[in-house]
Amino acid sequence: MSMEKTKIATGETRVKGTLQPEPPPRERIIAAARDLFYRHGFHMVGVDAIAEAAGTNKMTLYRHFESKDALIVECLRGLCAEFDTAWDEMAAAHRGDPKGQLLAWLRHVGEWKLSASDRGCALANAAVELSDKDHPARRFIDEQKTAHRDRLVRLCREAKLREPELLADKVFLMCEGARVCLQSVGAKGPAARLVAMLQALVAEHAEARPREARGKRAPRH
Amino acid sequence: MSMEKTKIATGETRVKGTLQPEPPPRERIIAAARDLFYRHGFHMVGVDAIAEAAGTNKMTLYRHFESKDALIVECLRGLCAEFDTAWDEMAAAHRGDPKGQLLAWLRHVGEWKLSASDRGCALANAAVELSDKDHPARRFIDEQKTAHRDRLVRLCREAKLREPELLADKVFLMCEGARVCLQSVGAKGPAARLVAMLQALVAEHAEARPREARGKRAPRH
DNA sequence: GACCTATGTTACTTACCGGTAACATCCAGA
DNA sequence: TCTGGATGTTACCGGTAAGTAACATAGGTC
Repeated sequence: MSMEKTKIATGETRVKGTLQPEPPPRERIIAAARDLFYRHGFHMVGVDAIAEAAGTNKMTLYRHFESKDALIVECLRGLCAEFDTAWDEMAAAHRGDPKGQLLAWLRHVGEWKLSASDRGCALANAAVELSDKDHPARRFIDEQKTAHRDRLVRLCREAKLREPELLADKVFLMCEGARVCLQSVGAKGPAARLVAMLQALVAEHAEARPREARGKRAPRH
Repeated sequence: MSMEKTKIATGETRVKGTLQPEPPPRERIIAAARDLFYRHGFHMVGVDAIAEAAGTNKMTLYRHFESKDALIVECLRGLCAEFDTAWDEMAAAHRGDPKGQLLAWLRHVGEWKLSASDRGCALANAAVELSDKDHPARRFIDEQKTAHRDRLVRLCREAKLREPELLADKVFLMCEGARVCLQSVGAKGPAARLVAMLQALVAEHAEARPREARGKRAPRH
């Protein structure tokens, strides 16, 4: 709308004077759908709106995707692919240093998509909005979230931290919670100090604390 | 459907032989709507379905509620009223013992609505599903969640715990996260040990730990 | 019995949306 | 230049859902 975009010929667009190749319709559709779905939810976005935002029409959309649901799944798939890529890059940057890798990751997820305009975790939102447990997207969401958690557990274990599963679960819960809070209590709420909380958690689980009664603990002073 | 319910006269229903007064249509509608909305989401439930589940029809529904959106708000309002009532009862049961009150509350929220069939926090879900920030329900949701958090902070402070705001935020995030996780990684996931985590959090903040560098901390042993 | 109010019943309007059909167009490659 | 595959255009179908109108019914009150 605001950015002036002149269609020159198929496959190219002139944006502010520079000539740049335009991705094929399929990719444009996914990009547009991801943006619209994330901002407004699946139910509020019609296929017509997606097609228009992608600079194409409903017919080509249906030539590339069997149905709206199939498009939804494809959007989530692309999202997770990017997420995994980011994780892999983080791992490559801290090869041989699992704890550094973990901290880098926490810093990443602790700051990612936490501004006021964001709408939280796209996957979690999708699970809420697609209430039917048999929806094709639900299986995918469950797999991804579980894989995410497993990866976190593995990392905590490699970092030789105490009670890796418990730590990973704490981290997981806080991250999920932070993204949910965004939409109800705002970005300045509990989510603001997320990174610090996560780092403190890791620090606590780095202490070599001998086995003790769980849940109730005598003050140590 | 399964329970045989015989309509006798207005205001009464015979259920398995016992005669019991029937609540007025308005309350029945709210009850039915709350159940259906929670299980399937706002978009998936039509007003006809609500009216039928309430044992009435669409017209009476619209005689009591201006619109579907108004009904949604009323449902959330009733929900929060019950929630506050539970909190007040908890406070009354532990009068003069803020820490006991806090622990009781944590035990309550840590076990409430966390079974596999549940769909998480109705308020948070509503915020996700009603993506329009101008929706009449959104203001209400934000108020309630903020009030909830404030009450938690106050309780932590009265319990004389260290860094009450930080503790309350941690608790808040974990509770929110647990309910969200339900829908993606299941009830046997990170949410399973929520109560223990919350209790451990309180125990940590009960330790009289002098001011120290935050985030990075030397092992203590 | 007359009356009033709350409720039930039916049918309807309006609108949106997912999905499809038929045809026009355009571009690449031979 | 011809041709074929991908894309654009238009119109349409069928279903669903929010909300309304008009009328029928029943119960309580005087």
